[in-house]
Amino acid sequence: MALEHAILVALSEQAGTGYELARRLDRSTGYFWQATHQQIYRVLRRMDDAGWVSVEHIAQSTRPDKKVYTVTGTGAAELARWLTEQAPPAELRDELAVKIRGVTHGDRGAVLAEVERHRAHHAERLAAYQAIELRDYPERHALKGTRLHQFLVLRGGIAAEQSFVTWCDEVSTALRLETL
Amino acid sequence: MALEHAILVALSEQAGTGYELARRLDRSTGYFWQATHQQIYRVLRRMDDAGWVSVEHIAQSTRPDKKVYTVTGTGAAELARWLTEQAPPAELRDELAVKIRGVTHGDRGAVLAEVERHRAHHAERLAAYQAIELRDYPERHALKGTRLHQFLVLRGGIAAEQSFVTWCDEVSTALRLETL
DNA sequence: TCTTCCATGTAAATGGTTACATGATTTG
DNA sequence: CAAATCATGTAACCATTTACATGGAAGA
Repeated sequence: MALEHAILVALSEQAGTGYELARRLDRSTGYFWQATHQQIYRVLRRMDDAGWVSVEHIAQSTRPDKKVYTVTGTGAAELARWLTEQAPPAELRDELAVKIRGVTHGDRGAVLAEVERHRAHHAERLAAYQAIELRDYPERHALKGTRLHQFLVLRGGIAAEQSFVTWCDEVSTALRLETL
Repeated sequence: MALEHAILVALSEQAGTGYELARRLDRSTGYFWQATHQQIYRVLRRMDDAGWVSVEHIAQSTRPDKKVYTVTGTGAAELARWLTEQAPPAELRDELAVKIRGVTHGDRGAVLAEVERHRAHHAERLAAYQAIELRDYPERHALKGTRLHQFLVLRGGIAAEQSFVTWCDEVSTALRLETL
C-alpha cells in the first residue's frame, strides 16, 4: 500500500508530527494520494510497531505533547525495496460518469448543472496548480533531484485536471445540443 | 455511493443477472467505476432488501439457477433522486506518483522502468478505447439519448488515458535527462 | 485435456471515511 | 467573542479486495 510509503518519502525529507504530515501530504504527494489525519495516525503507529520509524516525544507546556517521527534504517530499506516493486496502474473513479450514463432516467438539467459544477471545481484546482508551477518552479528546465520529482508530480496533477476540464466542456456542449 | 446507482442504470437498460452485470459494467460505466462480481452480488442483495430491484428465479437444468434482476418503481425513483444530488469531484489515486516522488531514495532505474510499464499499459487502454470509438460510434455527431451518453463516458476514458500517456512520457524524458 | 464461460456465493482482511472527544492559543 | 490552528487520538462504520468454494458445459 502506498500511504505508508508516501509517509516514508515525506519523512525522509523532513521529520515531523502526524498532524504536520497530514498537511504536507496535501501539498505534495496529495495531488495523487490523499489521507486524513486519523488515517495517518493509525498508519504511523503501525509503522512504529514495524520499526520503520522512531518517535521522539516532545513535551510542550502550552500545547499537547508532540510526537516527532523519523525514518529508521529499516524504514529507508523498506522504501528502497518498495520502489523496485510493481504498482497497479491508476484507475479512475468518478461518480459524474455514472450520472452522465444515467441522464435519460432523471432530470437532465440537474445533471448538466452537476457537470458544470465539476467543471468549475477542476478549473479551480488547475489554476491553483498552475500558480504553484509558476511561483515555485521558475527554472523549470534546470530542475534536479527532489525538486524535479516534486515538479513532475505536480505536472501530472496539471495534466489530469486539464483533461477533466476539457471533458466536462465536451459533455456539457453535447448535452445542450441534444436538447435542441 | 455510486455502485448501487451504476447498477440501477445498467439494469434500467436491460434486466440481467449479477454475473452478467459484472461483465457489462466492465464495458460501459467501467471506465470510471469498477466492481468485482462479489461486490455486485452483495450490493444486489442490499438493493433487493431495499426494494429497488426485484428478482426472478430461473431454474436451469444444466447450469446453476439464475437470478434475473429488474428495477422496480422504487428503484427508478431512487435513481432519479440520486441524479439530482451532488457528487464529490473525482480525485486521483496513483501509486506511480508516490514512487516518482521517492526516486532519490531508491533505484532510479527501477522507477524509470515502472514509468514505462505504466506508459505501455495506458497506451494499450487508450488504443482499445479508440478502437471502440471507431467501431461503435461512426456517427459521432448524430448521437442521441443513451448512445450519446455512453459515448460521452467513453470520451472521458479516452481523455484520461491520453493524459496519463503524455505524463508518463514527460516523466521518463525528464528522469533520463537528469541522469546525464 | 485444459481453459474459459456460466452462475452463485461466503469469509476474512485491508483500507478509508465519518463522527466524536479534548483543550489551549493565536488570529480576525 | 468567534473561529481557526496545533496536536493528539478512539470507535464505528462502510467499501473494496482477495481468497476460497462449487460444478457442469462448451470450445480450443
